[in-house]
Amino acid sequence: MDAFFVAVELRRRPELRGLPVVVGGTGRRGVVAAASYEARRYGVHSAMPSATARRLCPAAVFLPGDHATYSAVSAEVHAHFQAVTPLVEPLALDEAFLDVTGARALLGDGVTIAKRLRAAIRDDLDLSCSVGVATNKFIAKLASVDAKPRATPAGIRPGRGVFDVPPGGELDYLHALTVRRLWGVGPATLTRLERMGVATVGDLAALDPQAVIGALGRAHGHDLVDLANGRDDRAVEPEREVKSIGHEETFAHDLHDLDDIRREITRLADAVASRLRAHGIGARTLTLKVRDGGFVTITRATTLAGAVDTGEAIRRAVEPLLEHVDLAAGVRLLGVSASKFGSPAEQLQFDDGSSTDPVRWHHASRAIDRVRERFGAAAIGPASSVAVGADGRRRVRIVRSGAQQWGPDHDGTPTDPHAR
DNA sequence: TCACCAGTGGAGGGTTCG
DNA sequence: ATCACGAACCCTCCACTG
Repeated sequence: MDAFFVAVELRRRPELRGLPVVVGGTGRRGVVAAASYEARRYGVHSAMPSATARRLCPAAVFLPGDHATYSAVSAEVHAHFQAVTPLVEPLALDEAFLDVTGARALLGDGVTIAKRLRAAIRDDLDLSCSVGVATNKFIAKLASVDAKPRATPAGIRPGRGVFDVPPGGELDYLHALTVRRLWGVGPATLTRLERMGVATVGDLAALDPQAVIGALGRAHGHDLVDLANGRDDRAVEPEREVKSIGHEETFAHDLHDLDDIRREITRLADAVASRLRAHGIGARTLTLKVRDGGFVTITRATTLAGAVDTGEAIRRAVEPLLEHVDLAAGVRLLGVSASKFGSPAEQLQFDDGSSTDPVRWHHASRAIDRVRERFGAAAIGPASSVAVGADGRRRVRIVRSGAQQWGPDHDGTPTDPHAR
């Protein structure tokens, strides 16, 4: 999709069409999630700090972002994909790979399918998308970028909509591209490749594979050499299993008080546990992530004998890890994530002898899930996550998936305040 | 008893992507 | 001057095992 989040906003705010519009975090510590092409003319792009975007384009309209709506629209977009083929691999809310190998007999060649899909999404959803057509996933992805509109200070050039790399034309297309465009070449890898005299994909393809592997490591080096030569035999995988589930949050102001830090960990653990239960799984490995006031990030992990799926069990596993962390510089960000999944039932067989009974927590968690199902995520939360507000009233903050996606609010007001 | 080796899994950091 | 969030994957180091 082209500038997906912005495009969704423009459907309900048509008066903003043609203006520079930025969707993302609006606070001091926020980042840009999407920018309209008008805003991109000023150099604004996604992942850029919102403060920088404001400086580059003061006239831009900044919108906070609405993950729930984007999800809903994304489902409508994906329904159009499904109408073409069941072989759809979602890559993001607004992106997917479609394997149309089998669909071509019925619907026409790749380019024909692409044009029809674009027209259907435009007519039905009032959204614009770009399609890359190629013989493998990686080249199709590159081509889809080249199909998009492009914004320069001089103006906005419309995209081609569909960019086709025909069979046999892969290397002609690839080798002329900057190496930075390869899947897996970020800032760090680019620096290393530049030191080897590599500027284009063609330069990389001409190198001795062993030299690349020596410089970048076995797996990464091998992958890049393959890509540079147009080789990519990865299948389109409609169902990919989740390997980790986590939540992290940057605070509007750094935390210094240990009670505050513990309270936030409790909230995050509760949110992670909720999602584990929704998946019907438990996790053995729990990881605590801390970014301090100096932007230094560390992780500390622990692996349990059995898989757990309650907020209390996760909190108990993660909180002691804090002792290995120097909190003197203040805490800018906290994260809790779960991995090494297994059946959560195992935890019922273990009682560590402490006063908190795992069986009871299990039942309590089920009850929490049911309450949230009926009354929403904010309806219930751990008492230990209750903070007393400046007005003396107690406030419960619940972490909702996507609620804080692009940074804290400007004044640090809870995203989902729930005063009682 | 020691040195060495190979395999495994955990921990922690780093990189990349959207 | 400022840098989110969620996830995947890789590398290296290390402890343990035999």
